[in-house]
Amino acid sequence: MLAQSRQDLVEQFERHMKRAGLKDTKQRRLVLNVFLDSTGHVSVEDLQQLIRQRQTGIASSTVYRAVRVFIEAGIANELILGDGRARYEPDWGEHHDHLICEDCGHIFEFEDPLIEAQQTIVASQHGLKITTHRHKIFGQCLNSDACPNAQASMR
Amino acid sequence: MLAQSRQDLVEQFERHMKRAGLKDTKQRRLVLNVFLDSTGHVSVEDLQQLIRQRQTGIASSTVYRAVRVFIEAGIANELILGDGRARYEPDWGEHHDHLICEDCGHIFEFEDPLIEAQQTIVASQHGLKITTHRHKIFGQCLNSDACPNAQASMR
DNA sequence: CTTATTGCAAATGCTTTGCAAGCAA
DNA sequence: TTGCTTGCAAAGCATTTGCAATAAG
Repeated sequence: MLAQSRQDLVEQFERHMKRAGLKDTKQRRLVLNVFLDSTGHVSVEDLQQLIRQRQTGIASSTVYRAVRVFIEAGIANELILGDGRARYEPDWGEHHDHLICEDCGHIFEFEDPLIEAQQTIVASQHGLKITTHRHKIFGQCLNSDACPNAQASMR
Repeated sequence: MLAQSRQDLVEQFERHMKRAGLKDTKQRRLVLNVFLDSTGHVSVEDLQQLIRQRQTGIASSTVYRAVRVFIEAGIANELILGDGRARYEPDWGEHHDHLICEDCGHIFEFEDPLIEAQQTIVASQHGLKITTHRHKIFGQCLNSDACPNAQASMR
């Protein structure tokens, strides 16, 4: 899939809204904007925080519902990192997996063609056709300067 | 790490108990037995079910606590598959990742040396030293005979 | 006898849902 | 006007925790 521009994702969202008979509301647009402006890996709480910074407020149930719509529209991916809360990232089309420092919690993104290709082979050996995958590598930053080696470890 | 026998894991568990000053109770042993006899990928609810089949009952809080001890003892791994409940598998030493059919929920295990090696390379490119990883591939069984193509889809 | 453990119920924390009032089309 | 949305509070779920009774060492 080609890389998507912000414009593309907005249009994809609008198309989905029309197709599904959903309505274009102030709240959904606001959540969409802060989401697309975000760095990715945001939780619902993060989104609410970002919305508050814009001098407004939206009920968390509304944010949860908005995020579900984004996923159904195919413009967002849900990440289950194992710390009990889901994170979301805009789906820019380029696939990437995650490399997570257990000490500082920093999330690096990566995409490795060799791994991607090998996955397809492994799946076909088991008679499966891949729809998606989640690949998380946990480790520790070797450079302890950049990494405040003190924080609570994740999973 | 070498592959472990059941005996090895039991001994590792006993060593951990002694080291940590924990007590050897009927309940913990029972959970350990059904866990090691299981096929892996069991939830706490599954474990309780298996225990009920042996004409006994254990409070779920006890099962949760037992499983934590197994993890601390290094004889169990926790799997977060994204369906809202954690699964556990005995750590037999051989690492394996998971290939999940979204239609029937069947979990295949795999281990691919090429992928494993490549992960190490990717991590070092980002300045991380790997401690562990989780790799899940989602797809659909091509063989729809073996796969009751009707069940609720996971993530 | 001392300390960990169990079972139960209550508490958590994230996420979902029911519902009445409010808006988009 | 019609019916999707919102916000709030209540409900749901898996998991954790406080506590008194109990069992292991």
